[in-house]
Amino acid sequence: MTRGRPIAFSPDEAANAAMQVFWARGYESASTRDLLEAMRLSRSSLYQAFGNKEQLFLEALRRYRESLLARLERRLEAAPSAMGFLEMLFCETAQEAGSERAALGCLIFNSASELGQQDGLPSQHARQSIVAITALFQQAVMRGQAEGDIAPKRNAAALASYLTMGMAGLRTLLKSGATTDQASQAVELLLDGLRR
Amino acid sequence: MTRGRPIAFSPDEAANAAMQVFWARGYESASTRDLLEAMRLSRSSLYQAFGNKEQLFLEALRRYRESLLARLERRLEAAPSAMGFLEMLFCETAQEAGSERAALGCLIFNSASELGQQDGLPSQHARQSIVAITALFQQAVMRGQAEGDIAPKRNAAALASYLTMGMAGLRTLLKSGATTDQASQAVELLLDGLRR
DNA sequence: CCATTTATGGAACGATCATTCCATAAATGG
DNA sequence: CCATTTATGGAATGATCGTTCCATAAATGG
Repeated sequence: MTRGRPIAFSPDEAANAAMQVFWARGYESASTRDLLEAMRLSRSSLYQAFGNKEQLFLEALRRYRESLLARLERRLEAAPSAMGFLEMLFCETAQEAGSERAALGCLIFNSASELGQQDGLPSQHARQSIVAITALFQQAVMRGQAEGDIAPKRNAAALASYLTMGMAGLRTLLKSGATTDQASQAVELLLDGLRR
Repeated sequence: MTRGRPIAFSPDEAANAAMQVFWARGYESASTRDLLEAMRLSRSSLYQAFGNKEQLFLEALRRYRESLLARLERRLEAAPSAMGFLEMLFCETAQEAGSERAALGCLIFNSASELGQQDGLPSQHARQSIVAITALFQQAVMRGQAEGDIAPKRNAAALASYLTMGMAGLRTLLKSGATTDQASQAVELLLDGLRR
């Protein structure tokens, strides 16, 4: 059925390489040269396989979001308690302070900050990804409330927004060079807000 | 003493116009065309008066920072209580949800997010501006502790980082289209963290 | 092996980027 | 009014942007 020369690269690996570039440089600042070099393919192949820069970004963001959410859902499910999951997540992130990983931040929050309330699909998808993160936090909060670790009187949606705000702020702190102490102390206070 | 033709524009107004452009579009995405149009002067005059784009940005960021800090210090000083000042600040910001003002965000947090841990002066100055904001928060926290409104046992520096994290996160929430309810609920929980 | 189909490398395009330069306009002090 | 100084408008520069196009290489099914 398939005719002609088959592609010589892995679309999967190429998309992941593109994701790394957008993650490190941002949507607009990532040039096609950067992308081609990281993806190790020619201009023709990029446009043939991924359409254009915008579509490539959407694919990269989609992969990042789905990979992140899948990992978080898996960890939440496997965690002895939802509160423990949240503690682990935020404390581990705070521990990244000073590292290259911390300087990268999170592709979703990075993109939301860069693209703001623009009209195009990249901005819309970034914002929708934040909604998805908040939904996952709300799941965790509700389970934590059922388990008795999280204040049951509080509105779960409000606590979820609070956590998204906290993670977004934590990412900004880390990007702007906060120390491990600063980040982990801030996270400790944030997590205290769940208990009472 | 001064000889020759005097400049036909107000350097002060021109710098403020440039600040608006960097605020709305970001450092890299703000083109010299955007800047010239907003500042209403010719290329020659821009380079003559401000050096280049980087120096113009540094001047814009400096103005934004000093104006913001001066306003906040004034409001803190005038406030009946430091806790009241913080409540007012965060609640007012949350109320911006959905507005054009919310979509702009804060030039300092925007720049810190865009420029991350880069080597150049723009990045360094953005990060230093966040340090200055945290210092102001710490002042407010210490006064709030003295006034009995803020948990006296807590480390003031830790609470200050917590507030900077909160404001950074709140700005991200607002940029990504959070509703007034989401933002103000998250802020309420954040402020509760100061009391206990 | 051949005709067909598809991928590939690289040149080329037009647009825009930040910056420089120069001829000219305009205001000055004397 | 003149010589001098500075600001101004706009053209020019070289680089880079995202994208398109085309000739060629490579693999296919028959």
